[in-house]
Amino acid sequence: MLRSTPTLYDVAAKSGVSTATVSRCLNFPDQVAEKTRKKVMSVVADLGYSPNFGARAMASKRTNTIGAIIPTMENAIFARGLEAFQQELLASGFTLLVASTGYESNVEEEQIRALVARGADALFLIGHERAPAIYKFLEAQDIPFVVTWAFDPRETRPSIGFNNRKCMAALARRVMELGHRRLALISADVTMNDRARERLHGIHDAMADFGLKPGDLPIVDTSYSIENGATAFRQLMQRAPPPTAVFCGNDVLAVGALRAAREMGVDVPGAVSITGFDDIELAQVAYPALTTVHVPHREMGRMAARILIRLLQKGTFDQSIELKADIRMRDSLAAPASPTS
Amino acid sequence: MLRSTPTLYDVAAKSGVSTATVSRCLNFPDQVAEKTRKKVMSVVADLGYSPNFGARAMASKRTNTIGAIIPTMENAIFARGLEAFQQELLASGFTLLVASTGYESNVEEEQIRALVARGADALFLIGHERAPAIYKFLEAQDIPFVVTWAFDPRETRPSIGFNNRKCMAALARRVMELGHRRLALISADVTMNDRARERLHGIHDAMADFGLKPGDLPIVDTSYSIENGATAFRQLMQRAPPPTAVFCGNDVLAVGALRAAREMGVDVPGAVSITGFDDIELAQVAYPALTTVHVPHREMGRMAARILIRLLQKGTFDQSIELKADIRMRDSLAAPASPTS
DNA sequence: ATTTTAATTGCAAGCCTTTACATTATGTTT
DNA sequence: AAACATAATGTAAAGGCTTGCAATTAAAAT
Repeated sequence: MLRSTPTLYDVAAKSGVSTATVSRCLNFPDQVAEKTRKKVMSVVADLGYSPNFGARAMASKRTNTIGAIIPTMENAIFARGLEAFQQELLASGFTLLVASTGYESNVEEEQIRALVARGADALFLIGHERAPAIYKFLEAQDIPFVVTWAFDPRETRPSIGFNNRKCMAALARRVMELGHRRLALISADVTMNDRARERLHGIHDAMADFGLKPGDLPIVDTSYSIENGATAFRQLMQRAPPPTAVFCGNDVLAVGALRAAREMGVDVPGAVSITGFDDIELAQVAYPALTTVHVPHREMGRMAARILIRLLQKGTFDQSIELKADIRMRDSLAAPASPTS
Repeated sequence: MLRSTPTLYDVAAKSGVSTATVSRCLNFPDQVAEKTRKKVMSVVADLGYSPNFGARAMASKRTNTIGAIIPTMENAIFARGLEAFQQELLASGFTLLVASTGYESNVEEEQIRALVARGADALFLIGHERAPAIYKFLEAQDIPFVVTWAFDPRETRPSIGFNNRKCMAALARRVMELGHRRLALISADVTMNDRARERLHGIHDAMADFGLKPGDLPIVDTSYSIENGATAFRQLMQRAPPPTAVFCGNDVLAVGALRAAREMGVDVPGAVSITGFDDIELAQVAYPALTTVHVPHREMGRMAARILIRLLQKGTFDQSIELKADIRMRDSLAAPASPTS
């Protein structure tokens, strides 16, 4: 015979105080005399009381829940960023709601609405680019958010991230300084993906410095997976002449490219150099170890949490923060066998 | 001048119907005449209305939110299981709350209580072992849950997973069939971690078949990280004589062991074989590719979602489900150079 | 001992939806 | 055209907690 779950009234009755006092014991323990508090808390434990979330949310107008919408947890870079984010939230008493989009912008829109409807007090988003209607919706609902994974000086909304364009440009310059001129890129579709697009622009920027034109960069568009990275690499290597350096939009693609190279008997970095982006564990463990751009996922997650908490508590944020994402030189990048132009 | 976010009353007033009708438009559209529905929906869009979650939760007594408590998202195996879980939830209109524990059982307890307090209708848990008080709490709160990552015929609670003991025993038998007798294990602390403990028991089971005693298996306890795997491996290889096969509690440790072996100039699998558990991407990408046990994370996540949804909707579950976790033979395991006893 | 100040506690309104039940409109059958 | 069945809509209560304000009690000051 299961009697219904205990309420604040049950606790109040059993401990001989008012519901207000019980509520304060739970939310502002130092406003209650120690003796009272102890009594109440023991009753709470005794009854196995847990506050009713709906009632609490309704009365206090917040849920202490923050939503994160990411492309996928299958890519460790997001999973790890999220882990850091949630740990920081935990420390401040917030809980994390998670949704993933599979890199689909319409799914992202659904998920944003879903998390808001689910009571998210604030939102963690990845990248700036999304339909204006979504930003309007967030404003109408008065939901603070922070954009991560991208720092773009042209954007004004609260964000924390690194400059995708600048970082990729820096990497591309290193590649060209080593003598590479026949370049290629394996990238995700850049439509509705500002990170991928900025990375592409970064390569173009660097190419311009070396007298190359955007058209000199063959590109294979594909979605992020090891398998697709391998396929795309094979495709690129069939060109005549083949590229001497292949940029990859992220480490997952790059690891696929590495695998394909091994399978094809193409020496890396002897015959072709390969670079990634993210610096997940895969990059260090891959053979040869992958030259890539290290994304400061942990700090990004942590600071994103702080920004949101501040936004919720004070209603202000100082300014968008740019983090450094530095290049990790490893074994998959070296000078081409015989410099070509 | 920000007027407060619109409520059901605003929508009702503006569309000239009662709140009940608006509510039905949102929740049971086919109970409302098409004309009315269209009118109401346009007002909803117009006002940017989104139902207040707390009020909804309170009135309907559910949140359509399911909580998952995992050790860490930094290990891809959990992140991926979670991704599958959340996708399945999404398809049924549920949202995912996530908390991680860092493998700390007291943190896990906190997180379980926190997610329940945050309105989780049901819970996704990993492993059976936790303080009895927690199970009592869940019962008192009438929160259904499913235990994943472990199938143990002795346990009666709803669960979906694989038999950690049996799987590890199978792997250990393969290792011994190849001739290995000097074994060692790098494992997480088995206290409050039934998966790790069962895996250890599995090795013991297999050893018994080959006339070895538990004492014949040196163990290094360490927490899961590549770095720790490397350190533990170095420690084990200092024994005289060194082991010819090193089991690792998961792939992350195993990859660390592989790295240490390479750094020490120890040939794998020539001088020593190394095995993992989980079969995350790391295992395939590592060099040499890692022999490991493939954990059916995707199916586990998906089915866990189905079990919970059914538990919520019908209040019943058929029976715990055992999934297969098969061995993936790759390059890090081979017969020892000269069979030893 | 009396007054003043501060710390505790209690009262009760209000938060916004859902939903059982009642009512009205619409359609069908005879 | 009346009687009945069904669909659509409205009414209003309930749900459990927080919090501004008021009342009470304890501590400090005189």
